[in-house]
Amino acid sequence: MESAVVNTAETKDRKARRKPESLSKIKSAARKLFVERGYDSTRPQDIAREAGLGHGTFYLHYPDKRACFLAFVEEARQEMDVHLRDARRPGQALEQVITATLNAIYDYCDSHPGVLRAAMTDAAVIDAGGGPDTPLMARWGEEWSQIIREAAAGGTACSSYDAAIIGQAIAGALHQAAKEGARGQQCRRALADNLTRFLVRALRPD
Amino acid sequence: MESAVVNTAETKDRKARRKPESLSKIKSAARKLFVERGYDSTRPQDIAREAGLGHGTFYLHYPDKRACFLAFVEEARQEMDVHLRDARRPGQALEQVITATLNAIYDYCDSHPGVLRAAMTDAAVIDAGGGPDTPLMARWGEEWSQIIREAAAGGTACSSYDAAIIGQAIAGALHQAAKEGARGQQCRRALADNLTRFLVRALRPD
Amino acid sequence: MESAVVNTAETKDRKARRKPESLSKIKSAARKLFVERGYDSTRPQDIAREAGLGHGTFYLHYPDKRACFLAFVEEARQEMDVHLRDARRPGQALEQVITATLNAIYDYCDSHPGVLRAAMTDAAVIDAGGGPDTPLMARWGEEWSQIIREAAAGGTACSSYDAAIIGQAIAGALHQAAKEGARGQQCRRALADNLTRFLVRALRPD
Amino acid sequence: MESAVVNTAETKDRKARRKPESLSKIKSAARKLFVERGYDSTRPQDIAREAGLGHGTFYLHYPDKRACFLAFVEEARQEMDVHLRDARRPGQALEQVITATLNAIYDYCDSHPGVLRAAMTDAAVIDAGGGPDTPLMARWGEEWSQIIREAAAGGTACSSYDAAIIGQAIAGALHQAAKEGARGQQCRRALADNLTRFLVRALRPD
DNA sequence: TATGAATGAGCATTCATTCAT
DNA sequence: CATGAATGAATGCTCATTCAT
Repeated sequence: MESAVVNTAETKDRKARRKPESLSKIKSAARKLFVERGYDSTRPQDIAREAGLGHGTFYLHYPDKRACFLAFVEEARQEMDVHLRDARRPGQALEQVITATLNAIYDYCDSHPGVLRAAMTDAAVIDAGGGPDTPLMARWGEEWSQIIREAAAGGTACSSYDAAIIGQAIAGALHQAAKEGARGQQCRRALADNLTRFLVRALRPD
Repeated sequence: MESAVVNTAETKDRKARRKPESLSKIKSAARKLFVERGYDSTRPQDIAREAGLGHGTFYLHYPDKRACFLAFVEEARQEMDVHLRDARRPGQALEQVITATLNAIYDYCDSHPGVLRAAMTDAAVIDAGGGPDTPLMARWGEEWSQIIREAAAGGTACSSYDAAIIGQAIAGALHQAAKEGARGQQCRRALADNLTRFLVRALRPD
Repeated sequence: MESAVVNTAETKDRKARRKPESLSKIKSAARKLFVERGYDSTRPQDIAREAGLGHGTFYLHYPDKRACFLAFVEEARQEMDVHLRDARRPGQALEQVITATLNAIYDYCDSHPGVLRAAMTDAAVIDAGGGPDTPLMARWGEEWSQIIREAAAGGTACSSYDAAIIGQAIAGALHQAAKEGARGQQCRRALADNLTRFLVRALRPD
Repeated sequence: MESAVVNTAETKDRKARRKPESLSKIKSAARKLFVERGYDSTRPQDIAREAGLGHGTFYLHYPDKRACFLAFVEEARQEMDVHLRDARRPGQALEQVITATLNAIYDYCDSHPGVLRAAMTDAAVIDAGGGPDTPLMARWGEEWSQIIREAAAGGTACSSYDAAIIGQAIAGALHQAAKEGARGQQCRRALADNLTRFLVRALRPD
């Protein structure tokens, strides 16, 4: 009797969850392969196979390869967002915001190796005619713009900059330094330390 | 008999001239198409046709498409190099170096629209498994590193930075700011002005 | 408890009724879609969805897509048959039979737009290797053969024709004239009038 | 010496003909397969293989499968046209025109079995969204319209018909009679004889 | 009886590269 | 040195059908 109830419950659960189950398999398989091989070298078929599913199942969840990649990027962006929000405390001075942010970024990179690299694949690689959304870099540039605007308003950052420009510049600086720092096996501490000082000086109020 | 002689003479002449001739046709056709359509959408066949030559001729000059693109990138890099060298004067203070460099870059972009964008195509797009050479961005990062090292040695830049890191950061900052600046139709003057001040402050000796 | 009883009652009721219910839903959904989109562009899934049922339900009623289409065709044929029977009166002279038949056909086309067109889809489209039943056109050809035979026997039609051949010819003539008449926006009256005179003359006894 | 000359000649010839050579291989392979298997069951790959060529070669000659089929249809139409023109003599009376035409059609069907059947594949099978040209049947209907108009003008056919309608009807009649005649193994003579009489009577001037 | 997630064979098409001339 | 016809591996995607629930 009880088992019947349990069974029913299980059944309902399964019914409700079955789709999401295969979706999440596809999702993580896609993430794994996009990270390991990149967008171009990952076929929908590979993703499905990696997930232990048939080819067609992929198209049950995404209309095409591009949509799957975009979903992966969005997921990474949101994870990163949460990570950053957790790292920042309201009322922090600019220097602390910068330190906290850089540390959060490098933490994320350490714990999710390759994910950001993959997620930042140039839009040109993905699009086949369609218009893309704002790339990850540009979004982060805008977030920095916002930080600068607020700091400038609060008097903790130089207010004579065009925040839109400098925000993008900062995003670019962090990205490229990390990218080539990774190449040169520069240790993460040096990276965080140098960039923090660099930005703090550059943004310090007059 | 006579025809044989003529033929030989012609042949020699042609041999001496034709290869370079057709090479340069291929080169500029490739440049044009890579800039207009990007790497992926440009087929060797298109390049040859644009050059007014047969498809096979392409492979007389380049072992494959990738090599052709890399040659295009290298050419752009060298042009840019010359441009930068012309802009800088020995003995300039760091601020002047920065101003001169930024102006040179934006000049180049104005006079060669699209070339840098195309040349900086992500390595992931080009490689199909093989390892690439140092990307353009990394090289420019290194050049900035060198500038910083020299300025630090001369006492016109803060010497407590790791030049390797900061050099890359600067290259990244310029690139991303220009890329998104272009999106936002930001005028080039504001770009150059903001970035110059940003870098000057960040690098100013203690 | 009560609910159980109700449930059971409902279930029985449903059991008895549901199959026909869902079958007729499938039937009319199929008809709608075959008419609107044609055979190739209609998926069993679309039919089930249009019927407000699950995909699998389709296969509860038809072994495959082909069978479903064939059933649609058969239904149309029978409707048409009834329509024709209603139009004809025993003892009519050939001319009257022809007039009545043509009018009945055009009536049906007007009141069921697209149905005949869809139902007459070439056998080649439907079969994937298997052998089809007699196509609609051939059946109608045979019916005309019969009409001719009877008229010839009754002395109201020329008896020197091979009825099998001429029957098919008539069916073909009506079909093609209607098809292209539709293209040219020819009005139905002209069509009926011309074809009636044409057939009457052709079949008139010597 | 001589061989050299011959060689050169051959070489030129080959160069000039190589493309057309593979084109004609593709053409006849396509014709063979379209006739044997129909449009849907014939893959570009099969055509190329049948022609003894690589898959890609197909796309050197036709932009897609549809274009290849349309070319096949057009070729058949032109062959038939020539056949009909050869059969008709200027100044023939309507009855003779009809007899000659029917004989020409059945001749063609005998000597090119299956070709017309394949070529008349319904437009719905071929199109995938694009607009087709006038189908074969409609064209032949128009030709019959013309014949009728001329005969009516010359007083050898009833002039009270709408030639556009009756032309299509005749084309349909011939098609369907032949199609089902073929099924029933009706001998061609009976077909031609019955249809000729049928048409002659129907068209005879008042 | 009803469901709908899962399947995977099958298809049209592309394009970097080769090689006979 | 130059050609361009030929190649075929590779890809993204569809859809009729099955089957566990």
